[in-house]
Amino acid sequence: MEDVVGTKGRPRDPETTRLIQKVALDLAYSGGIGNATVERIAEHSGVAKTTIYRRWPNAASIVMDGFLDEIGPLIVYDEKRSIVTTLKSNIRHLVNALKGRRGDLLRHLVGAAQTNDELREAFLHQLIEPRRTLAREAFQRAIARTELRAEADAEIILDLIYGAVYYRLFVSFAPFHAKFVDQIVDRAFHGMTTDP
Amino acid sequence: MEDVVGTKGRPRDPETTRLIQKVALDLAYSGGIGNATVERIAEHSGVAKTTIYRRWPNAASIVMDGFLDEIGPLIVYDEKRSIVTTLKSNIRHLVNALKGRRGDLLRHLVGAAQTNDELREAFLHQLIEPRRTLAREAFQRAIARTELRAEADAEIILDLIYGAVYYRLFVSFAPFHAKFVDQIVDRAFHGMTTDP
Amino acid sequence: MEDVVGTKGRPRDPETTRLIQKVALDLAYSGGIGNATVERIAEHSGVAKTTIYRRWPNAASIVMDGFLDEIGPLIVYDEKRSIVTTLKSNIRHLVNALKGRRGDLLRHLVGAAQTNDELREAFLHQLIEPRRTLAREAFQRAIARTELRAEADAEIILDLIYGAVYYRLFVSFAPFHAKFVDQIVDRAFHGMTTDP
Amino acid sequence: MEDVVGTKGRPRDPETTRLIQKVALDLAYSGGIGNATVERIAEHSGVAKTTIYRRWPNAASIVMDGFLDEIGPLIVYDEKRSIVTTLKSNIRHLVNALKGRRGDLLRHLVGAAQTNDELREAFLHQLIEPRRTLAREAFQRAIARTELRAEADAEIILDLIYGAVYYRLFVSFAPFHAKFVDQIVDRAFHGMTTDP
DNA sequence: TTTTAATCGAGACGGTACGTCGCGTCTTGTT
DNA sequence: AACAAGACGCGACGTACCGTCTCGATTAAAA
Repeated sequence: MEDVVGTKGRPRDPETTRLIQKVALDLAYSGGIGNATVERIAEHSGVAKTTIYRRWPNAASIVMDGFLDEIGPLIVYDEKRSIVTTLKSNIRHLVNALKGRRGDLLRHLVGAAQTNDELREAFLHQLIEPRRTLAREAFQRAIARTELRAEADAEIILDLIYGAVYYRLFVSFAPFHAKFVDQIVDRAFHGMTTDP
Repeated sequence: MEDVVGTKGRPRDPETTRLIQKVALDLAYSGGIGNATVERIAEHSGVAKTTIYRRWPNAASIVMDGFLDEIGPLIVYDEKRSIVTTLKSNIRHLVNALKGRRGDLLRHLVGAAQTNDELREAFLHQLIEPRRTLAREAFQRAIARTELRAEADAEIILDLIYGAVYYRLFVSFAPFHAKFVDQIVDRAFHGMTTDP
Repeated sequence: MEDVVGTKGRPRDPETTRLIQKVALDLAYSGGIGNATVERIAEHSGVAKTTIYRRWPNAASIVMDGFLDEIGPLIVYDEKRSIVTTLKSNIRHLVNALKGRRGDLLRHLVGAAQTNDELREAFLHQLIEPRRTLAREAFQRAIARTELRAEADAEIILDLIYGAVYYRLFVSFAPFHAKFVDQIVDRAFHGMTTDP
Repeated sequence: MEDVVGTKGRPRDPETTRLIQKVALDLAYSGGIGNATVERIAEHSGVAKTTIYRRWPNAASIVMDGFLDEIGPLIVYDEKRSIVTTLKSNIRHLVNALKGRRGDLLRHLVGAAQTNDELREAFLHQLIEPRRTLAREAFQRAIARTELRAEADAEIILDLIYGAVYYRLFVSFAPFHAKFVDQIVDRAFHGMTTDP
């Protein structure tokens, strides 16, 4: 969604790209996604609107890009001994990353994604699917090594687990308490692991 | 969020209230929530903008009210023999109600609710919480009659079930397949029922 | 423009009439004629809009009525020994009455009268013409007693004198200096009096 | 009050400026100054409201600018043999220019100027003062060449003459008859010229 | 004493216009 | 080409007043 252009003429300044993203993210953090308008980003960064539109189709996309860049490294995927432990660790990172202002911004972004296909694609393909794919593969390995019973349905279990997390964020607007992650993961896997 | 006013002066015309709501909903269904602007609702209904603003603070609230009025009766709560059957029936109604254009509109509304507290309250208190309360009470009765094991945690199980539904709607944008409801409910309750 | 109504039914409260006028005038003095809206007069007086519209056709008319009531007694017409002295005294009263905030309000009212026939009529028939008629009659008496030459044209002389006053007020926005009244009256009458 | 802007960025289209002015003037002539609203000017000209507000602060200012552009050339200043002849010719042009719809529009504009400082300044500095300055200078030359007596006070004489004209227009709402100009000028200058 | 008729307060209502914000596109001159 | 600057058409916002209307509650003279 960026600096891919022809070879002739003056090249786009990557510093400008970064600056736009930073300013957009700052504005969104400080006043909600509605505060990050192209108009304001231009003004606060000293960059012309045309320069912005050359890189992104709308303001929310800039914020989304900035947000994904920021949140990515925070949700470490790190495979543990068992699938349950792996998922618990993984979800815990997710839940921690979404505490406070970052969760609010994600809410705003997902909100905007409901009426904007570009945002939806970005959100889905850059945040949701990659992590789900990793988890799905871990499922297969767990079944292969008979840690999980063969009939364990990754899609259902992952829908339940991720669902519970995002449900609290977007739907019931409830905070995450300390035992939440353990409880949902345990419940979703109940009776599917071969160990006692 | 509406005709709740004092006894003095000329009373608000309830017919006008209904008309505004209907027009708003029609516009939202035909072109997304962005199509339901106060300007357009006024134009299409022959009602003055001031008359609209006297009842609702913004266009999305009108659509939300209309939507909640419409969807309410569709999600029948109807208690069956067992808690599992009750929930399956209940969730099936929900899932059916949210197929097609109604699901899209709910997505838009929940999207808007992420940046608008009034919408969020309406959505939460008029749609989410009443149903959750009914389910919570059914849980207690099921435990009382020893259909459910005493350690069954209603909050966790309901987060998982409702979460999975709304996750598909808002986050993974995946359709509901035929066995989905049975699968998620069974998985969430696994090992918690006393019958075989 | 007021309390003239049928005999049956509840009579209009003359106290209310006075209150409306007072509030309107106060608003106009404190924030210009644009501050005296029917809406605001109603709010500040605790009187209903219908009650106001039953008495006057618009806000400016209320202010005009209040203003004319107030300014009338200030512009004393008081016939002196000679026509020149009479006019000088008369104009001096006018000029004094129009100093400060009263002049500003008259400017606003005459401004509004340019686009509002009702105001124009009120202004003309209640303020301008009565005084002009008195002056015209004084002219005739002055000619009759050979104080003024027979060819003295009252219309021209009065247009010049009154014109100069209102010109400073509405057109050149210049203040009235001490000798102004004497100078314009003397100049307008030059060579028309029979003495010295 | 217009195209006075820096050199940077896309320049304002002067054609658009002229178009706006023309449409505003047409609207004002056909339905009074109240007919020339920014909304209507935008609609009738196909120009966006923002484009209009970028040039003028309100509708009346546009009409004023258009009016001054139009009336300027009509009030020819053309110095004759004597000061009296010069002024008569000058005032005759003014009176002729203000006959009919143009006089009505000026009335509306001056009316609006009573509550709007920007209009007042424009009217004063672009219409009133330049002509008054020319006349004042002609006075000085007439005194220098002993055509006028040295004690002739330009300010008083001009207040009387211009005053009489505008008084008929704004205050007494009386038409200009054929001999009016000669009469007021002769009367105002009476005894001040050195020739018989 | 009961009508009957108008007044009064409150506030709804359809309108018109306001001035502003943000959008995404465009046209300048400069780098 | 990219870039800063800013014009431009557009759509919508939420507000202010307008003058009219519909309520229920007074108030006074006529029946």
